[in-house]
Amino acid sequence: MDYKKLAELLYPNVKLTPKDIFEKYPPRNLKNGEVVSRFAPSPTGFMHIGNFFQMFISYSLCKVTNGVFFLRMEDTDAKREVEGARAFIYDILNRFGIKVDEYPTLEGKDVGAYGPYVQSKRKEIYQVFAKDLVARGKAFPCFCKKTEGKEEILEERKTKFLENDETEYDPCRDLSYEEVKAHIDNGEAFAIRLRTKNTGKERIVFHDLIKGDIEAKANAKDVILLKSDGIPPYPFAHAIDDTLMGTNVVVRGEEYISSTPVHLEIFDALGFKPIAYCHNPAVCKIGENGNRRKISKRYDPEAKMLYYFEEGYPANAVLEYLLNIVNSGFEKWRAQNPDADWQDFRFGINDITAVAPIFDLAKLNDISKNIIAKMNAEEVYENWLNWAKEFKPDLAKYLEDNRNYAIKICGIDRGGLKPRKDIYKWSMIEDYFSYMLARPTETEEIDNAQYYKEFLAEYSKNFKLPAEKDEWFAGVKATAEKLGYATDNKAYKANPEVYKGNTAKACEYIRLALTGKKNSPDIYELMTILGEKETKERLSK
RNA sequence: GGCCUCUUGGUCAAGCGGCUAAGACGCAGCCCUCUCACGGCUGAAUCAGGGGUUCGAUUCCCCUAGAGGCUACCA
Repeated sequence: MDYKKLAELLYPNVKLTPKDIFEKYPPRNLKNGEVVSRFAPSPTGFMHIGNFFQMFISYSLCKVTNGVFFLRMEDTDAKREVEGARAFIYDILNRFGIKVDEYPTLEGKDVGAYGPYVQSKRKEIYQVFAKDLVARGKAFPCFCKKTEGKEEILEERKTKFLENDETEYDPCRDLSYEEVKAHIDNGEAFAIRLRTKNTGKERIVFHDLIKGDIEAKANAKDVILLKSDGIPPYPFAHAIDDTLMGTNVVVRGEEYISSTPVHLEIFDALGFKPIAYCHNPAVCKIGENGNRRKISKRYDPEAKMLYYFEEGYPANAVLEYLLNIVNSGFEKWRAQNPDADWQDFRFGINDITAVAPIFDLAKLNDISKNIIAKMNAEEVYENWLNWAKEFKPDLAKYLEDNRNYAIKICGIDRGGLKPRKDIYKWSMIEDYFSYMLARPTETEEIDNAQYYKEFLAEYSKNFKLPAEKDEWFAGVKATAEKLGYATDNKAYKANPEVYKGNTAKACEYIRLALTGKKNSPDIYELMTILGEKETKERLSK
């Protein structure tokens, strides 16, 4: 069989050779240990935390080694592309402050010397390599009817693998030149398949940066290299793009481990050097049946990256939470470097967890609380306002119209050595401090309505807001004592029936009148913010 | 069915042949205190099971079980 002649028959218009292509993609000039990695999303929907997690590991690896992090749009499956998905990818990256060194712009330009960074624009490149493979007898044209849809495949799986057939040679692998020519003359489209050199008995070992050496059955299938539309499916595109673009660490989800032997055989057929792999685990949740399952957009709102912005989590909180999953050493580092930027945290590739982590919202909240607790009132206000502008315009208007007052609210119990740590997302502030934004409309249960009224009547009479907290508290005590409340707690505990209550009870009544709630920050601080007039009106209403 | 990966408290995990098996979140209790929060202290809670190897296994090997993934002209 004259493979060269076959290759010419298939691709008469492809004149370039792999050598020509490689001249356009010179090796990167890297210093020792610099990682070149990429984020290679498909524009098929809204960004999932699994993609983001993978991207983040990749990014972090590049970052800590001062390497290159680039973005490649994997749009080889036009059928699955979703409108607006490309812009969304950039939007999320921006929101998190993730900087990409090389990327395709939305307008179709390339930033970086190793483009195009969009796979659908690389058709010619793939064909050059496909033609070369055919010319060397390592690939062949296939005229089989293509399989459509997932349902058929799932159906097929029920019976297909029962026999444990070791090989899957394609019927077209041995077509003669004349037969191929007949198909071509007939105007039939063809796919290109790899002519596997294996028989299904071979074993291979490859190294994974997270999992270590993995031994597996070598590929023995004539896999598709180019679909009949001339576009490659993932494996072939991966081999060519990552080689040309100089990727030296591929970070991808662990679902790719199983297909790595295929990729390795493609690299081998192409004559490429393999690239180091880093297969990261999927982010999981505990399902209804108590089992670990991949976090999913359908059931878990937190699977969508936009969720965190809708809820108003600081981007850093999400990033730090993820970092904490990637490597728990982060937590220790954070404790030692409370004010450092998370980007200064250094970790090795070997430190990445091999276990699929279960997403823990409580932990995220905790991290977020700590981050927000470090902010001053203005920062909290700005963040809250920015969140509101995007997700709650009415509130945003209020915040802008009442800027100084809102900043005071944001400053409640803030800035001291022991700041409050109860706000973990911007969306919760409005409800949390609802009584500061408007008079409370509901009051929690009052245990003794008569005492409550009596106390407030007395306390609000001639109410003046003292300049000092101590003075204020003394005033509360004085009123309480006058009405028969215990101001000495030990005395109260010894004989509770003698008193109407204690100072705490008196404060509870004030708090209830002021906020409608039994729990709130320091009463005096609230009064100071509300002002004497408003405070008095609430007390005597 | 086959192949691959994973398995330390509820969650994230440290551990790399000898420890009372760290720490964080969460939970419970106590202290502080005008309540909540913060902070401090205390506590409950983990090596999936079974075989080996070894003087000694959470750690090394094998088996079993469970969970997850792949088995497309999807990525």
